[in-house]
Amino acid sequence: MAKLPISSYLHTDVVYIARFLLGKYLFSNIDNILTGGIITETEAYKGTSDKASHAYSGTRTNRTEIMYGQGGVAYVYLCYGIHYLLNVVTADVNIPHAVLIRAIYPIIGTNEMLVRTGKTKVNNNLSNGPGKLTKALGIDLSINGASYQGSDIWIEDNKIAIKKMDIEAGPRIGVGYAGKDALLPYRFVFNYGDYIKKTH
DNA sequence: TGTAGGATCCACT
DNA sequence: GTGGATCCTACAG
Repeated sequence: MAKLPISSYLHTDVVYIARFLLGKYLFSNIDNILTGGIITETEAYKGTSDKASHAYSGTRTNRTEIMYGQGGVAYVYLCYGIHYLLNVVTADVNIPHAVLIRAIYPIIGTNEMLVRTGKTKVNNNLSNGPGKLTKALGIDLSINGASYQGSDIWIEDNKIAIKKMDIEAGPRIGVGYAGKDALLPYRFVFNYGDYIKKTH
């Protein structure tokens, strides 16, 4: 496998990238420990025009500044004062689109993931939420701004050929405050369990 | 400087 | 299925 090239992140259609990232391998190498898994859930946040986005209406703050840079870097922020959430910044400079990685299926370094999360079993429950997956992968604010071409965090391509029918689209989670934008079908789920059943 | 509210998770019923 | 934990961020004054 090979790291996704920077060009993969510069597409201007953030919804396209959100679907594209499903089934790819997300890796982190934190404290010299390799952990990773298959991306199974993403959400698209469409820059300045999307009420659910932190960059809605072009607001620039210290927190969101990274979203306005070039795509291919990580945007990590603290939610509810408790959970770190991991995003992929996409598109070119001044277009603050981002994809929230909501879930992965754990594959590599699962023992370390159990230690980090305090869980005892490796299953889909280990990293099936945006706060849980950052904890399992050891991601915190020190990763904010890191390049996906670097050695801390990256995404690799693979041989998984996902068909349209393997992807479920629906409204995003926890964005009820966003008015009609809360209804946009910008959440994408790749049902990895069903995929395995069908191909084996 | 104060305060309202949030891109969540877990324990408990 | 429901509610509390918990604290940072953004914005108003």
